[in-house]
Amino acid sequence: METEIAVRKLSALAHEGRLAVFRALVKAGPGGVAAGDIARKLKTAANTMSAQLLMLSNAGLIRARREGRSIIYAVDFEQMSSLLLFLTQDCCGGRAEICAPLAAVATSCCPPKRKQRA
Amino acid sequence: METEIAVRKLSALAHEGRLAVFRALVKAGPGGVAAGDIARKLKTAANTMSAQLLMLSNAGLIRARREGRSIIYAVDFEQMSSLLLFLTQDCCGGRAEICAPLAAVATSCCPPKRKQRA
DNA sequence: ATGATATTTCCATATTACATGAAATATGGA
DNA sequence: TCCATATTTCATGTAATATGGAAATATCAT
Repeated sequence: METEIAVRKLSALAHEGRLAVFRALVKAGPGGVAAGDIARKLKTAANTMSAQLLMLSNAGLIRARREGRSIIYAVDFEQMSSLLLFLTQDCCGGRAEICAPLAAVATSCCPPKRKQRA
Repeated sequence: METEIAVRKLSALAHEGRLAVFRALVKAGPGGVAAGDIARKLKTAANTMSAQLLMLSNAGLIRARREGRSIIYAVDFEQMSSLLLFLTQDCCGGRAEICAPLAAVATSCCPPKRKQRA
């Protein structure tokens, strides 16, 4: 991951409301949640929620799909994992074996395309 | 970790310069690096670097200690781990066993107080 | 087509963050 | 004490971002 992209992801998360949205989506898992449902759950105005979802989406942290009149948002777990990897990369002066496993575990979380574990 | 504190950490990281500083310190490990050395390495003015280190420090991501005329900064790996844990908490709708191990691995990285692994 | 639901876009304003030059503080050596 | 090194603090102009009301767009049902 490039630094600029990581900064965009971190900026998207560096906001009380958006962080709450992201965490709610992390909890929800790959199935995702409709924009309106998140807005109601977090007691946020629809337009505000839309802006927050847009920013998370532009950062690549979440993805949107239409389903009827609703738009369902779900975390892009691969992107999330690569961000965590980026933050922990080369941890402790090259002794990657100490910290790198973090990345592997992250990657194994809710894989969107490859084989599931449980 | 509380949301407000996580936002402060993420805000501190959501900046090209500060993210570079943080990653350099992650690479350096618990030993840390002097403020001036980081500034030279990243070709940043001393006062700018000072502001960046202050913000990372206020967020709790790094710690400072004086050593002669230099001030050495090092990542607070426990704080870093708890941030990663916060982001991945309750991942995938309660099926924590899928994602929670991430936290355990993160915690095992460069423990500042408990027993070292390698 | 009309109305209801779901979400987004537009816009104005208020707030906050950023970079930089210059000065201040702290430490150690002669 | 005087000077050099190391880092921080201060002040300021500029730029980025947040918020919320109102309007626009898209979908579905009647």
